[in-house]
Amino acid sequence: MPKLQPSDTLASLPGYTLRRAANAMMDELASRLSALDLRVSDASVLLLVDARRDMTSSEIGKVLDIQRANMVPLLARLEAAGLIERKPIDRKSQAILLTAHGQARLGDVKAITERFETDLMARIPAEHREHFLPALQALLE
Amino acid sequence: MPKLQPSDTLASLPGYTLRRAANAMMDELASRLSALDLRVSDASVLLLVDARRDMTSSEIGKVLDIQRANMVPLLARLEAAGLIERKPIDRKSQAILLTAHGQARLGDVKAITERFETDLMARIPAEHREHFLPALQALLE
DNA sequence: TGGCATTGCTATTTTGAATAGCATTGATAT
DNA sequence: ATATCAATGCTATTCAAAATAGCAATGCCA
Repeated sequence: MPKLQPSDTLASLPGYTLRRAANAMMDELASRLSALDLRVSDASVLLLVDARRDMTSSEIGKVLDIQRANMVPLLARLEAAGLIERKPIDRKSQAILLTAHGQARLGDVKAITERFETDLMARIPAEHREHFLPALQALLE
Repeated sequence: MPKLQPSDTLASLPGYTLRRAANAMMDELASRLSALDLRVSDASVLLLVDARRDMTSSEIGKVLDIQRANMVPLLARLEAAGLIERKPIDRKSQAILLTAHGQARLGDVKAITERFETDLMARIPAEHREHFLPALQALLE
């Protein structure tokens, strides 16, 4: 269903529009990932664990801005689904690794996220498109 | 404190970066508005009620994407703080109006949000700046 | 070796948002 | 005008994501 347009006053505020756009996009991504029974944070972990091998739970949390305590149920879910496994690094830390099943599932995740990113960018008029990511990155510095 | 940079893989995803940037900016705005003891949603309502007079609770909710049920505590807070009042339109609906106190507080809100929006845009390199809002708006259509 | 920080975790709380239901009232169509 | 349907403003409850506090064990460093 088409979303109601906010009043012009608010629509002209970059901060407000930024939030709304992010919410809309995340809802869309969540909906697409639900086909894999994964949440956005689940998919983020899979992508990250694949890209940076041997990360610990704490490290993943720092990168994704998820607190240690909240990583526990998240990783427990992924482990219960057979997507990740833990390998002791020393007696304190453990690396999070993708299982074979997790790697297969990661393929699906990549397909969905790549398609999602492509669709997202396609919605932006061509003349603004290349400026979008650099602008966002600048906000995160 | 400086945020940890996400892995390059994730930082190059517009969708992911969009979410992070929005979260970071909303945290910043929330922090600034806390000086007025207001939340972001509170401030949004005040700005909207001022811009479009005589809106009902339902209408405000539709514009701001807040469900009717969740408008109740929000408006109750603003009413308890003496910022808004309700004026019956008919026996079913009521308009939400700013009180004198609410109008005064709105001045502070506007000062903070304008400053915030200015600061936000200033963080974006000049060559990307003018493309930012149109890109976001395109995502909301 | 002593002190300090980190890890992974439990347990609990807080918060925002979602869902369901309800009585009343307004709008619509015949 | 009247029966039907939709909207309004609510209550009450649930749900999920995040935040907070605390803890035992371990690694790190002076």
